[in-house]
Amino acid sequence: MSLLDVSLVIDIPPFRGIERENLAELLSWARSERVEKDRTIFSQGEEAHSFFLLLDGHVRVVKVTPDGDQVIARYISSGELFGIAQALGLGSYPANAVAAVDCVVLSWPGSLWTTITEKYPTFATNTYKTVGARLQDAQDRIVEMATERVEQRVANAVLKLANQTGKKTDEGILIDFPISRQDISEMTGTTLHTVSRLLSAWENEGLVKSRRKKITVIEGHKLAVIAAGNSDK
Amino acid sequence: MSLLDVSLVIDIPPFRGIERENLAELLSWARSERVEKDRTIFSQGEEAHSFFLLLDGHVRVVKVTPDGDQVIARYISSGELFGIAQALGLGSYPANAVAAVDCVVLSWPGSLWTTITEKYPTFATNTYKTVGARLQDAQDRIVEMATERVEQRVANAVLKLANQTGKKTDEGILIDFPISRQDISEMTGTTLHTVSRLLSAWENEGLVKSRRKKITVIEGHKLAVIAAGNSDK
DNA sequence: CGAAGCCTTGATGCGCCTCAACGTACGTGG
DNA sequence: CCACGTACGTTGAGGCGCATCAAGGCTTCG
Repeated sequence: MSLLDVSLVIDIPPFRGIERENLAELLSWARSERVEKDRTIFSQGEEAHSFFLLLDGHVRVVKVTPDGDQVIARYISSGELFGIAQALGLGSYPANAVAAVDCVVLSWPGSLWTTITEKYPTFATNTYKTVGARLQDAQDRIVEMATERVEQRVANAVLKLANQTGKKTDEGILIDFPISRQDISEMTGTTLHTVSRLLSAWENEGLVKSRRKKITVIEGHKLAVIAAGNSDK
Repeated sequence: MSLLDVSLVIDIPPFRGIERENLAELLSWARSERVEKDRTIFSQGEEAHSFFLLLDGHVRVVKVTPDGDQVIARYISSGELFGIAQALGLGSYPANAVAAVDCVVLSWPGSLWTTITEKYPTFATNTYKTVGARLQDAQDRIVEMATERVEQRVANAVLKLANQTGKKTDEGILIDFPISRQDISEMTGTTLHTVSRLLSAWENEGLVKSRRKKITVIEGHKLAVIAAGNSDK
């Protein structure tokens, strides 16, 4: 654990609006940790001992079914809270969190949750907005799964990733962490085969460019047309 | 608007733990309203002027897609809060709310949200637990849609409805509000045709009994087996 | 008593999963 | 640094689950 400087977090959404000296106090309670790629940060079902802030990197949140199927609930980008079981009144984590790349993570003991939210209502408000946004997001995904075809859902997923974490390159927008066909299939409820076929087709049409675990979006608006379902019919 | 007695709400989860006199104050701010069956309580996209508590009845929360498809997000039972856009930091309702039967609804102006949550932290805590539970629920549904077949999802939906709102009769557990094949298809992402076929098949095997807009679960455990995916293979 | 809404049941087709096989990039140890 | 093993990706063939299309029967209510 290293020394933490307030400047690290002062511009991060969940902490916006909190006084400098209070931030210092908050940070003094936190533990900072480097997590290397593919390491598990917490596991589904495990007692929720801590909650987390991602300082740097990307984290994959994955649900596992009794018979071993995996579903990716979301990707966490730097600056986001995660593993906030306490905010939801849960005693254990509802999913696995895995580092998609090398990460830097802050963590607080779960027992501090009420202390912190009571002392810093701004933090509480910010957090509940996050939870609200995620609920929204989940509902939208349900609608998507219920009404759209695989092609649209995959297009949508790729677009969202590009918008959320995209890095502009000279070719287009690159999703800046390693992501496999399988990962995308687990985000969209399909198989890696179907994703592979779609990406191949899109690459032929010049909409995307992809290499192993890398995807670059070239013609975002055309992808958006597919996502909206106006592919042809 | 009628006079409201504290005894009406004192045992309702969101208000549990609040003093009698405080409850009286809360109620004095609320408006009570009868809503007849099929009436819309609020609409998707509409500015979130109020939040609601269902005192009696059942409310259907429905999302509508741009091209007119409907997806049922959830059914609200009496004693539950709904339309709490404020808690999620939303300016407008994300779905339609429709009375599934004649209902009694309390409503508070959205502008009171912060006042109330600040003055009654118990209420805030209870509410955020509700939101947390709904997020959980939504995530589970995503996993379900991604990994299970239609038959399992429909079995699951019927079971959940029976557990949530079931009334014991001499034949079995009756879902105690009118629900059509179409409704169930909109909960599970399928078509009314498929739901009809499934219910017919189950009725032949004695698992359920159904009439127009009525469903009685007879052999719940057998339905649970189907929901778990061990129908045969 | 008629019309509208709900339900049932068959026939048909297609989207996508499944199974299978092979190609290709990566990283690890000899 | 090259060779090999492993993980990832591609592509084809086949089949099944479920949507779609179609038509008719049954309740409920005005």
